[in-house]
Amino acid sequence: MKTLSIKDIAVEAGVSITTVSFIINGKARDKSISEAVIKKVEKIIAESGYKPNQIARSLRTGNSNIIGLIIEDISNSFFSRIARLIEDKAYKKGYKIIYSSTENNVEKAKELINMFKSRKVDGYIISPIKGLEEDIQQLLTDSKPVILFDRSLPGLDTNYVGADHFKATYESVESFIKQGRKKISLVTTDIDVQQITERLDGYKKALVDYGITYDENLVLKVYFNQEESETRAQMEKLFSNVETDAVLFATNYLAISGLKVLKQTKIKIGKNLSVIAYDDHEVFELHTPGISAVQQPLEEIAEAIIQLILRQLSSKTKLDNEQIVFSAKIIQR
Amino acid sequence: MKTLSIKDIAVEAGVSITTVSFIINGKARDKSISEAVIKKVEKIIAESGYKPNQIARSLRTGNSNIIGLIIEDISNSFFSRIARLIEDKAYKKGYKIIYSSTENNVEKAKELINMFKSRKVDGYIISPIKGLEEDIQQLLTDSKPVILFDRSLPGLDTNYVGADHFKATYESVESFIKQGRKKISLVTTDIDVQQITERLDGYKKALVDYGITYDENLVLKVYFNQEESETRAQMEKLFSNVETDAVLFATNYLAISGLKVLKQTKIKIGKNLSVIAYDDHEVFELHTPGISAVQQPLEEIAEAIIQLILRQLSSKTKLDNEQIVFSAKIIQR
DNA sequence: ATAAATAAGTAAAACGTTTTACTATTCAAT
DNA sequence: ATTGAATAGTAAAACGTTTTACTTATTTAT
Repeated sequence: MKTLSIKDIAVEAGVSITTVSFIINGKARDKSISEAVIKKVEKIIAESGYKPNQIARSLRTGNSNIIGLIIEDISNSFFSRIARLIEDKAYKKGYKIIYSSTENNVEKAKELINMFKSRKVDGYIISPIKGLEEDIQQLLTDSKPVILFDRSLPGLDTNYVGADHFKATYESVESFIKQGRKKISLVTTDIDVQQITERLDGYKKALVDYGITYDENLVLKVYFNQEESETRAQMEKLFSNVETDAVLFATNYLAISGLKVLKQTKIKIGKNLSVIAYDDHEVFELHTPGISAVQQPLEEIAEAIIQLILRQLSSKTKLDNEQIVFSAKIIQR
Repeated sequence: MKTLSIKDIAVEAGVSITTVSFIINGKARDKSISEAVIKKVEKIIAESGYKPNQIARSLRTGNSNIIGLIIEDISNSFFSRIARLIEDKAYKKGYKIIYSSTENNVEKAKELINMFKSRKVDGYIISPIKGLEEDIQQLLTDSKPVILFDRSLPGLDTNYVGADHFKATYESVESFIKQGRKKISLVTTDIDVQQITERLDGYKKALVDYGITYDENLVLKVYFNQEESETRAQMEKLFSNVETDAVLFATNYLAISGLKVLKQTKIKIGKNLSVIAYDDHEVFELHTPGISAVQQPLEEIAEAIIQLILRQLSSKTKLDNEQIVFSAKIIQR
């Protein structure tokens, strides 16, 4: 069965293609098409199950009703939850999402942007990585709506939605100190994005403010692409060698690895070692003992992203960029 | 800056559009274009950064190099992991994925299929729900490649990749019985797909085979869209009222809710109550005590899906449908 | 009775490709 | 010298829409 085209409908109704198009797009009344014709054509469309070819539509109009979502890794629950929320909200406005994971690989990310470009997506929601500055700038120059989230890139004037990571780690360290902890460790990644450096800065600043000297040996920077076994080995060393009495994990997957390591040792979380994880996860809630975590307001972040992008999509003029930063909350467990 | 078209390249190179198109598509040698022209054009393309408009390409060729992935919920870790694996493998073959979540809503799922159709995706990977039979049949009639996974729909002759759920629940119950458990409960959902009914059947059959009478009161069917608080209340009742001594959860999100409930009670997992969850999750590994789980071979499932769909995509003739069923493994913890 | 305005609708160009069928030139073989 | 094939390339149609500029018939205002 050949799929129907607008022409088939036009022939069937005995009117021109133009007329059918006007009707489909709700411009019939504007263009003074009679009620009788409108009814007739609508009936034929409904009965035939005709659906406009979006590809042809895109080619002609230059837009696609698709938003491209570029994230680090869809299998990370932080991203998959955000993705779900964004998808949901976008869907209600008639937009679809195409997503892809960068795996923190600059080349892959660039390809993704290109591929989204050549598919004429209407807007971009990106959790960026270093090295993408030029490509993103190009999108901006072409005046495509772009929203960065979770991370921003210095030197790029864009819309941004994220959380106050500096404050979150600062307060985490503060809470350790108030519990009497002295040897506070940070497990973070080497990826070079503002969000991650902010976390380190907050950590350092809190130490300094409370008169504890920063000790490099207490900071573990894990490479993003390294094997989990190696990560675990490094953590094991950190937890045992030094008499660390608190550890702050800068991402949830690091915290999960860390908890696996700790499970093998005799170290008692809460007693010998206080732990705070970043980005809440069911694991932390169900763990015995419960693991405190920095919780970003996912729902609000997703809402802000979608608001911003929809606003841009529907405005003909270039709007001012906005930076929206939410406070994260420490869930004490 | 207007985006470049093939015409711009043609003009710049002083050749026809046709020639440029042949070169882009690697048909130049076939079509006897001289090396000199090929080199020249390729150079111009590289320098200008021209990228073909995929929309126009799709319109002309009728395919998109996009595979549509329809799942229940991207924020469920089972699906997000599968999605990630599929995305990865598809990407390597030059295919992109568009995904969307159905939330087990038939209407939404139908709309998604339509939207994928009108975007001319080349193939469909679907974790289906009851009520989609006709729409999927239509895709098959239009001879589009379709792979169902995780669940199949009775009466539909398609490719399918999944796990042997009957066996998995059978063995789970068996393992409970061998531990001396008698009052074995099943917490499952009401969604009416084969994969879920199979799980129930395996549970029943094992009971019967071991001479335990099936007791309806021990089976809790949770509605997919109900509030988590209600689910928890129902579970609480189940765990306390009856002297249940084992519980098998038919999905990971149900198990997670269940563990949250159990955490509030004095019931000791492993002592008063044996637990097995379905679809492994970090929570189960890290839980104290560890929670046994039925683990589907995600990597193999994803690989099989992608193999099947790529094979269909590259074959001109209609291939025989295949049903690939993997054994799931019970991870004892 | 006529000009102007409105109603009802359409023809055709355009979006950016791919592909078919064609032309023109050169070369090799008889 | 002529034919047939190979070489090198191109013109134009087609994919399915949207949209601009137009036509024709009817109504309204004078």
